[in-house]
Amino acid sequence: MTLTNNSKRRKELVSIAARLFCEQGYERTTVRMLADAMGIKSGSLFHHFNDKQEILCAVIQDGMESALEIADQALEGEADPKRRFMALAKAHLSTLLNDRNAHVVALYEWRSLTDSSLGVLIDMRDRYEQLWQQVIDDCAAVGLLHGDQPLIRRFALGALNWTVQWYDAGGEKTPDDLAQALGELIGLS
Amino acid sequence: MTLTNNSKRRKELVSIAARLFCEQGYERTTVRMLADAMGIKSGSLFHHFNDKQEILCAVIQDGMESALEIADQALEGEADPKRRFMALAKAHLSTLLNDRNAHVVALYEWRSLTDSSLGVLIDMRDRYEQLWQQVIDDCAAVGLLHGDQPLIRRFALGALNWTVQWYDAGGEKTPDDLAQALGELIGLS
DNA sequence: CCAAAAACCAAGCAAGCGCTAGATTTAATA
DNA sequence: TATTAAATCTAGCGCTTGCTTGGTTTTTGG
Repeated sequence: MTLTNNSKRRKELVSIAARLFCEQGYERTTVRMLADAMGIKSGSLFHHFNDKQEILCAVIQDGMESALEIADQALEGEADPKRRFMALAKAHLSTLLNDRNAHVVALYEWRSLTDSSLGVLIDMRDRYEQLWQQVIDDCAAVGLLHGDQPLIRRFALGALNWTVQWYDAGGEKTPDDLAQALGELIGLS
Repeated sequence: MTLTNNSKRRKELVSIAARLFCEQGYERTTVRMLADAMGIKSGSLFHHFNDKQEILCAVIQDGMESALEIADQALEGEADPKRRFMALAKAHLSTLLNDRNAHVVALYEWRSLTDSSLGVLIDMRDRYEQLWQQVIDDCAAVGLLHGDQPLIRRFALGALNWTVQWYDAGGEKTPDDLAQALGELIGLS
């Protein structure tokens, strides 16, 4: 048993756990359900993770890492404030809806984390929000947005995160369409 | 033991349950914790409710009922589309943040409901969303809002519901301030 | 003031929970 | 092929869970 193992097998297991946690919630998902879905016995799970809560932490961490990566990537080489906002919004919806399981878990199950796990994740969340804040501040600086800027960030992220509640991946709208619509709604089209 | 009892005592118990469910989540809250907080023994709980899940259902139902009441009340006698939108937004934030426990539970714990409980609650949610849709459609009809109208409803409700994640009741901003800010953000100030 | 109903308690059951320990199999390395 | 390490299984422990049962206290209404 190793600590914070990053093997490929572990990544697979985390992805399966994300699906179950997303579908039924962390607390309702038992280690036996997880093990079944992974094709192993429940005891074997604890070779890869020290305890159940560490699986939850891994799910959320994986989701946040990819969100940060994609956001950084989207902003790279983009200078115009309006285009930066749209790029960030598109990136956000893209991860949120493609890597949906992990993000639903991150949004809904963080209360089940212990304080020690929370520390790392809060840092990542803060970095991510700061990315957004910077982009919104830049828009405000050139007169594209008006009003309390942290509040705008919260409204925007709220609107975007809520999409996991209703978005139908089989529908006609793409994540980019949604980002476009949000831009238009707040006068940034 | 009665079915769907509506006694005053039951209302108290539901309100206490709302607090615990909000603080720690439904699944992590045991019937013993509930009973302790209510000042009774765990067995006595099942005199008022048939099972634990019925408590959750009651919490959410109470929250939705008061939300619907307050929304109806806010729209009464208001004709101007823009003013109707603002009234609805203010009403929404007012219930959401005053009756916070129940609404956090409604937003975060509905997955723990059984199908039979879900039916009633989904009806109420649909009625509530239709209220919003009508107001937004009216705004669009007079040219105050542009774009996909159901999408606007979802963005708006997402932004508003997300406030439970960060709003500080002891802060300087009132729910009405927030509604005002949202109105300005989408060009409805 | 007394009977009926409502609210509650004491005790505990059966099932399921997270997790552990030790043995065994599979895979990697030299 | 021999040695080691990683991954899995078997079996189950100790505890908590939601809930039940049968009896007691409290409240209510005529």
